[in-house]
Amino acid sequence: MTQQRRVILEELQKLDSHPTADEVYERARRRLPRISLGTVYRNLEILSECGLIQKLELGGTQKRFDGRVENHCHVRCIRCGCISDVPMAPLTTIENRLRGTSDYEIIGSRLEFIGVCPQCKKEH
Amino acid sequence: MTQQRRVILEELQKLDSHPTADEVYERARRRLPRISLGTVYRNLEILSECGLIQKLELGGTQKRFDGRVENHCHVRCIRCGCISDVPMAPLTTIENRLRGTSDYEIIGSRLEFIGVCPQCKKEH
DNA sequence: TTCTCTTTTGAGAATAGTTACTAATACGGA
DNA sequence: TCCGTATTAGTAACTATTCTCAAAAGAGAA
Repeated sequence: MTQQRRVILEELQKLDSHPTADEVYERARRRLPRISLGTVYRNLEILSECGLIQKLELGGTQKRFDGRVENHCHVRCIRCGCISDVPMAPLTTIENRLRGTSDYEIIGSRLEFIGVCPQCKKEH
Repeated sequence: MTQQRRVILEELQKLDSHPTADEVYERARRRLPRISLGTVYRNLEILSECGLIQKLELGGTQKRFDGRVENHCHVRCIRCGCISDVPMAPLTTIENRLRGTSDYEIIGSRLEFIGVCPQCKKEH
């Protein structure tokens, strides 16, 4: 656990905004001005493999990262692209239903809602 | 509706394999050897705006395209990356439940299952 | 058909996000 | 402390996609 890795983890856990890799990079740079973007990518990958953070491969062009690891869903704003958590029971019911009818071995699911966030609704 | 656009649409509707843009390009090239990759991307974009095809922005690095436009979900194989359809009622119930509790204006949802396809299971 | 205007094309350059490479540095255990 | 491994910063390379632009193809009017 290097200094860089610790800072990346801490900054991510501090936020609930599901930042992209370069947003994490900007924040980490305030504390470690010489950190490189490659280090941020590498450590985000390692931390998500260890299960300390979550890598979100949802719609949009960039990956996002989440300091919360419990199973939960997200809403993406179609206008500004921001992402929020949705407090909701996991989809185990649906997954189990699928297990009965599909030839696939079902491991999990990924559910994302699309909408307009309160801020963008206001500005309409 | 140019020759190129028609061929791209036909090839996509012929398949149920949710091809990536370069897979569509390969197929279109068999019928129009001089077609360019840019043309394929441009037309896939236009066709999905018209609602003639569906653009899938699911997990993974590449976008995929679907000749079926009805609302349905997908399973992605975690090993080989292939994608299949899941016959399943749309998530309107869940979406409506969320409409009551979220500040977002909910427009839709995107549900993807993760699993292992029959082929990969066999090869284990 | 022919003329004109708009759209689309092919080819290649440009871009964005991410990953890989490498020499130098930091870390951790004996 | 020394030594071997892991990690770093910096940069180059890569991949998927989008953009640019001159040339070609359509589409509609005469």
